[in-house]
Amino acid sequence: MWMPGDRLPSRAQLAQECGVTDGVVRRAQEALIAQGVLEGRAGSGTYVAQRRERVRITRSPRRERADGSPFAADVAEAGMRGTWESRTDGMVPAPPGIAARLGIAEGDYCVRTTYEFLADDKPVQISTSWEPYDITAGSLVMLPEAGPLAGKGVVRRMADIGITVTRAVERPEPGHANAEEAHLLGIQRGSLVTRIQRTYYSDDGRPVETADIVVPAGLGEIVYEVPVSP
Amino acid sequence: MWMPGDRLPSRAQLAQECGVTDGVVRRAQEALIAQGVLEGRAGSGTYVAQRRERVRITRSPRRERADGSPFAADVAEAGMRGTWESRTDGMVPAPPGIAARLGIAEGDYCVRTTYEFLADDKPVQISTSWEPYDITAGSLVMLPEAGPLAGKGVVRRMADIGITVTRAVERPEPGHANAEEAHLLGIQRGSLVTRIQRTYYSDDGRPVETADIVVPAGLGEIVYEVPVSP
DNA sequence: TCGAATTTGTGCGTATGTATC
DNA sequence: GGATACATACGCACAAATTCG
Repeated sequence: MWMPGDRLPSRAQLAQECGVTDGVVRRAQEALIAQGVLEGRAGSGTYVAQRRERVRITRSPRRERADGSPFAADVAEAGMRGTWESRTDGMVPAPPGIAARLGIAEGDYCVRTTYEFLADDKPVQISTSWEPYDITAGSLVMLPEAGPLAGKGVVRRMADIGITVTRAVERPEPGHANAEEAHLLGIQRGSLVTRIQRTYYSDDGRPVETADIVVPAGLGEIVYEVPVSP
Repeated sequence: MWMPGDRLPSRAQLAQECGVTDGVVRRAQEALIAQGVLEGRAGSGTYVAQRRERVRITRSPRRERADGSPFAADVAEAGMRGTWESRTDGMVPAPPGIAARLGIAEGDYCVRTTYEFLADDKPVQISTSWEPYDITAGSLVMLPEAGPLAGKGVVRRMADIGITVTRAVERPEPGHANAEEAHLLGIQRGSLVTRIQRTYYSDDGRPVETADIVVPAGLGEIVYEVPVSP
């Protein structure tokens, strides 16, 4: 009957047709919006949500070893084109939580980079990455998204300055999208998201990068592949 | 002022004190309940939630290789005592989603086991495990929680019948606790949870077990350790 | 360009159901 | 069984955003 992209009749109209108040219609729509079936646009109307294919985001030893960007590989497997926009701030004092994760003192300088990852030009995930300033200071890879190794990923960049990254630790947490995240990701405020705290460690056990990653449940499917050694 | 376990004044009382209606108090309490700060008990009152330590649930090649129960190891690291209750149904027809994950036909028989995992006798996670009936039929390890290898984990049990498990694939998804999950886990309905679809594969690529695991955000901290091979 | 009409979003208040003591 | 307290559903008013003449 209604197709993706169609606009539904207004709440007042639906309420009159069904013989209920507009409050009932609103709550019914809210439930469907939370499930991702409908999409509300303030001042405009309520629409049938576009069906978007979820991008499978894979974490495995194999994927980490790959040479290019892990995200680009994920999107390519879905037959789409992966791109991203980024902004780097060179010397930002570490907030408490980040400092603890990086094993540095609060206020120590970091290189902070914010990302917005796109699949076929539509946002799929956002992230904020932090690296201790003193690790990359003065090297060609200090700015993650500039220079010859731009977009090659943390592992490859660190290797270039003689640091061997041996493991990543990821901590996924469920949550709801706040207003800013909803705006950046083009989703509804309050939608289900997974927030991942990821930290890369070098072979001597030192944290060399940590990131906060936000993946909306409706846009990404997170897959961890854990090998079982005999 | 108020300590964990204390009962707050009733909504009507708080409403009168603050000069608002009880609806306002209710919504304020709902927000705090969602954050796990308060706990509402129908017919009884609203209480300050007990502070519960989160159990770190680790997934890594090292942990999978361990001989005992992975859960027991997780809980032991937190200095607590890990136990579990289980119930096994011997011949259950596979529902569509499970059949797809196990690579069998819909309706093929499975061994289904439901678990409730406890740390110091308090629930931490629940799960439902499915194994194709024909894999373990007639062997000593057909019932996961009976016999000599009870509680030793899927990898060890499969090894006993000559099946080498080489990898686990986990897919964590954010969600809200339904009424049944909330009851089993002793949490509030609608609380944030992570639902994990886990599947174990043998060396020939065949799925040998799949499980739906529910971890409340307030009770468990899920950690994936991904090695980065050079 | 601006303002009025329309539509969704947010907050509040009330009534009823249900569990507990 | 009655009183009390939380849970759920409903209705209403206003604010914010959008649209369009």
